[in-house]
Amino acid sequence: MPKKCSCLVLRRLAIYYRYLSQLPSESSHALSSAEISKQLGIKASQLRQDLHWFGEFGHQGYGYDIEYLKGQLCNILHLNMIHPFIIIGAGNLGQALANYAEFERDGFILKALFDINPKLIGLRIHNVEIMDMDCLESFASKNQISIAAICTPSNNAQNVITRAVNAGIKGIWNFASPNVIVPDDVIVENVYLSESLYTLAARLDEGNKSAFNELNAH
Amino acid sequence: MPKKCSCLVLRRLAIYYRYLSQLPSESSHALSSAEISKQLGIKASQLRQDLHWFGEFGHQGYGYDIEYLKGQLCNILHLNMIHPFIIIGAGNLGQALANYAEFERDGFILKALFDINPKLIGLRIHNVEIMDMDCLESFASKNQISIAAICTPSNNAQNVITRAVNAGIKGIWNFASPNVIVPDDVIVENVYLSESLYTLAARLDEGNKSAFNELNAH
DNA sequence: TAGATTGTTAATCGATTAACAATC
DNA sequence: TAGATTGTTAATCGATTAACAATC
Repeated sequence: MPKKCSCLVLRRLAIYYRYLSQLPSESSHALSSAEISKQLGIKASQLRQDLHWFGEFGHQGYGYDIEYLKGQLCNILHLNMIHPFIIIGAGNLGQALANYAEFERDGFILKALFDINPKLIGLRIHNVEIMDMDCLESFASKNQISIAAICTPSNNAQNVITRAVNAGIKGIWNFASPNVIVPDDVIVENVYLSESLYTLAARLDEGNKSAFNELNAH
Repeated sequence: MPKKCSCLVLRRLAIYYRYLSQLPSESSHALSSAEISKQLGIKASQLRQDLHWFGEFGHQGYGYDIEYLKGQLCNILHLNMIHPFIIIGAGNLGQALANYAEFERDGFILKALFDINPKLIGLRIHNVEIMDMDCLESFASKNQISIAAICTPSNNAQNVITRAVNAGIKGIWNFASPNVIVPDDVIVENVYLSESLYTLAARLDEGNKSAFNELNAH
């Protein structure tokens, strides 16, 4: 067994956390691994194995106290603190992400967007300013930014990521391009948005009548 | 070896496809598995193994013809056809997705958004109309919609997905909630957007000075 | 031909699942 | 106590990597 758990485990812990957070408050105080895992479509032993990486959070014969487990997962996922973040690239995707306010609830506070396009600089999205890329380094270090979401075209990604890292950013939420190069102490989390949609299309039944039009006919 | 390749393989095929699509046209005609995989940060044997699920696309001693491989991946991923799709739930996330025009290039054409909020119905996002949820079934079957992106609150997800499936939709791009129940011939592709961000935060170094503020202090 | 690189099998590695003793 | 359910080990399963014969 390696020292560090895999990203797969962390992602499931995040799924457990979200599930527990969304339970109606009038529900019971405790749940068994069998009950939780059934709701999430996984195996109970996997849930217990995942938690086992970080300690013991349940009681034999009883299950898991919901509030306690939620608090522990919150700690494990570092959601008990503010994460100021910025978005680099204020095109469609960057603006879309800025408008998706959901993250604020969990302490991810958007401080600024950055772009090189003079037509965008100065505009406000979701009440956050789009700033000139030239200001990236000074802004990031002054405001102790920990995370940058990368929403530039893929051929710019490595360049802006290097700049962000030099300005002290330790977490890259990367929507732009796979396989960027960063120092060992910087974490890159890739989001494969179009690839996810491609995968869905690929898995659709070939006989599916709704997708028979040739692209050329468009 | 199972009959069907895993979703992990399909996702990597999508990554290869995007990589090849983005190559400048003045680059060479052929690439070896070693060259491609180095750019993408994977092992060459994995690239060859992934392709091996679907056939033989290279030539010994020569490598892969870029245009040919791109075309074959396009077929495998079903990107050689139009996929009309809708977005269910026109809140922040649904609107954000509608504004993210990138998919159109690959044949994913947004035909409508749906919501129950009377204030949203009739508005146009990215020049596509937000329609009343009551029209979902008739619109979806009349327009041969194959894919629905689910952007409702998670407690509505199962309900709208059941309705979408009854209207003939075969692919669910699910941003709302894990573990929804669908018939065997319907494909669900989950996108874990907040979970991805949680995972990034969890992996950030504990000593990271940029994230030391208590959430309570906010 | 000699060098390069594939297709493909076999070996390794890691993740998931099953099982059950411990114990509430 | 008896029943329930955890924590944890061991077994299984699947995915990744290495190796190399085939061959361009």
